Amino acid sequence: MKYTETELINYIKDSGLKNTEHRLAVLTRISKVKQPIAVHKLIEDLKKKYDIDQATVYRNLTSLEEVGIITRSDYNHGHAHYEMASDEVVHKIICSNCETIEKINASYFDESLKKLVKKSKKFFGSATKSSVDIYGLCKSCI
Amino acid sequence: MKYTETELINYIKDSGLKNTEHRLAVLTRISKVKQPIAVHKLIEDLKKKYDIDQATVYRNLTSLEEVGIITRSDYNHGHAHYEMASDEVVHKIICSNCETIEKINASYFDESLKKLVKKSKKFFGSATKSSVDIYGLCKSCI
DNA sequence: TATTACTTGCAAGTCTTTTGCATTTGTGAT
DNA sequence: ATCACAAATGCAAAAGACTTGCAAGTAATA
Repeated sequence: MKYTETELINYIKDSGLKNTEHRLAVLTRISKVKQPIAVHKLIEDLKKKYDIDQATVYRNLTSLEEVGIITRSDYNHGHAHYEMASDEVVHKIICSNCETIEKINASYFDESLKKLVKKSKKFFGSATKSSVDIYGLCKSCI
Repeated sequence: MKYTETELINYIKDSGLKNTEHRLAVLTRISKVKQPIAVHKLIEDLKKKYDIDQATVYRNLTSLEEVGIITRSDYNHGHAHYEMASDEVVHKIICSNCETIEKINASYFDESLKKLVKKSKKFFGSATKSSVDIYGLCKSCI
């Protein structure tokens, strides 16, 4: 998935948030990585290019998540990761050691997951995010 | 699932770890809750009954997880939860706000998930943990 | 261009988890 | 039983992740 700058700006504006340089920078960075990016990496990257404070990054992550543009995930590593939000169910395999995260193709999986999401909506008013995560040690970390 | 004290002690001894009062206390507490317990809650509970340091709790959580007796999960709340390890795939619905975690019955789901786990073993030497998590706002938090 | 609410930087603070070191305690061998 | 040694613990300090208060700056709308 590729996003144009205009698209990203529209996401921000349509959400009711203000389109600031830093907010756009945060979103742009997230939109460019294929896998969820760790917050410390995001801050590190952004600081190379912008004079941006970590508090600003955190506040923007929170606001962008609140309006549903990005999604937060934890992978049992003690810090958050972010990626562009998506309606699709996300299937991932995660190395418990080096934190490599791979999205995998498992479309045959979707039907039963849809049932599960449907079922869960009885508990919730709505389900906002569904994930299927499989943890292990990748070949380099064995 | 209920565990006898002897069972828990054997889990510890068979793993090669020493069976200490505090280690057993940590494991016992975890074995008694149906849902994953947050670390801060665990520490709070244990301190009521034992003269135990938080460092000891954290170290025991790490060692018990390393040998595969318990499992850690993060639920995007900034702190870890632990539960007894299990070979079964765990299906959970999690309230993004109040952190209520419910395990749900979704046995019809297992076949396709088994395929997915199998598939993921091509990436890993082995898959250690599989989870299906659905996030939303529970009725009390809407 | 003026207003107003939203954003930001800075510095300090909070919360979660880890670590170094001296002491204590299980466990297997004597 | 007791000895010896590695493993476990308490304590205090530190590291890492994230949040907050406040004063100053800036985007959006009229």
